[in-house]
Amino acid sequence: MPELPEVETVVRELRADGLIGRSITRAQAFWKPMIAPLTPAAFAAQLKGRRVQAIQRRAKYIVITLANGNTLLIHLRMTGQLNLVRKGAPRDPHQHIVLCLDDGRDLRYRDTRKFGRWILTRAPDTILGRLGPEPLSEHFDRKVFISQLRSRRRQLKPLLLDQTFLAGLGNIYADEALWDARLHPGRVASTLSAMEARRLHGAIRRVLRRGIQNKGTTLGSGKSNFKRPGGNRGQNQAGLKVFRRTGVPCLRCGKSIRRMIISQRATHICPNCQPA
DNA sequence: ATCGCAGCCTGTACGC
DNA sequence: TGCGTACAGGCTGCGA
Repeated sequence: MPELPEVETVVRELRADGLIGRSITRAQAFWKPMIAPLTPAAFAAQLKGRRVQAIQRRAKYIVITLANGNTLLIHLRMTGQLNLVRKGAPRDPHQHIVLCLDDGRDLRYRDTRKFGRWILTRAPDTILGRLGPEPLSEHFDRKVFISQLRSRRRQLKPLLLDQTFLAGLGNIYADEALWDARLHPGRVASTLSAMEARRLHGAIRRVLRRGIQNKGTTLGSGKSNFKRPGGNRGQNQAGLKVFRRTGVPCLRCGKSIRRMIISQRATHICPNCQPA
């Protein structure tokens, strides 16, 4: 569920809500695999008394720098959410981690499917360094991207979802970017013309920027869907052009949007705008 | 290098 | 209403 725009939205809201500078007065973890290899006792001991120095995003990780030199990497995977609530609020059964803050609030981690991970480490680059470039960074060079793209013999869809190739795209924004660039997701990257690769570079940045502007995508109304820390929904679903719009006329040409499976993932295209 | 599959979990949507 | 099945926005580890 959360991709780059959703994670960026969470990070911005946590900052805006004054999480930086707060100290953790108590930490509890109720689902062990989520914090492994730490035990809940070690997790609690390491976090207690620590002050939050910075909150950033790298790829789909929330990166929380603590004042003692430790870094907390939080990955939301499919259904993870961070909830900022008052300390006394009853604990939702899906809230598996609770950080009590020194201002009377709790930062809680809610995750129905329990796929998310919290990693406490002194060497975050061991993990973050393996990730591909940030598509919205000023260092995301168009020429470099074009040549890397055209050097690969994979289909575009799985390549764009590969976090070591490019950081932050997930199933929604990959489909949206490919529609925007008018490229079929099954195209082999090395067959792209320079012009097509250039279109994709622009499209990726465009759909991600729009996603952030709209504060993320919240599909449907289930409690597992993306929520901002304050509990609000994202608004980007209204701006989606193909994702889960099977059978709806293409906004560019009017042809019916089709759903297919590419590398085991639901994939949505306009068969007219995105020829094989 | 690349592909396909199972596994990690729970909730929801849909057909009968 | 109840039951069974398929599917879900991510990622990892394995064998081929």
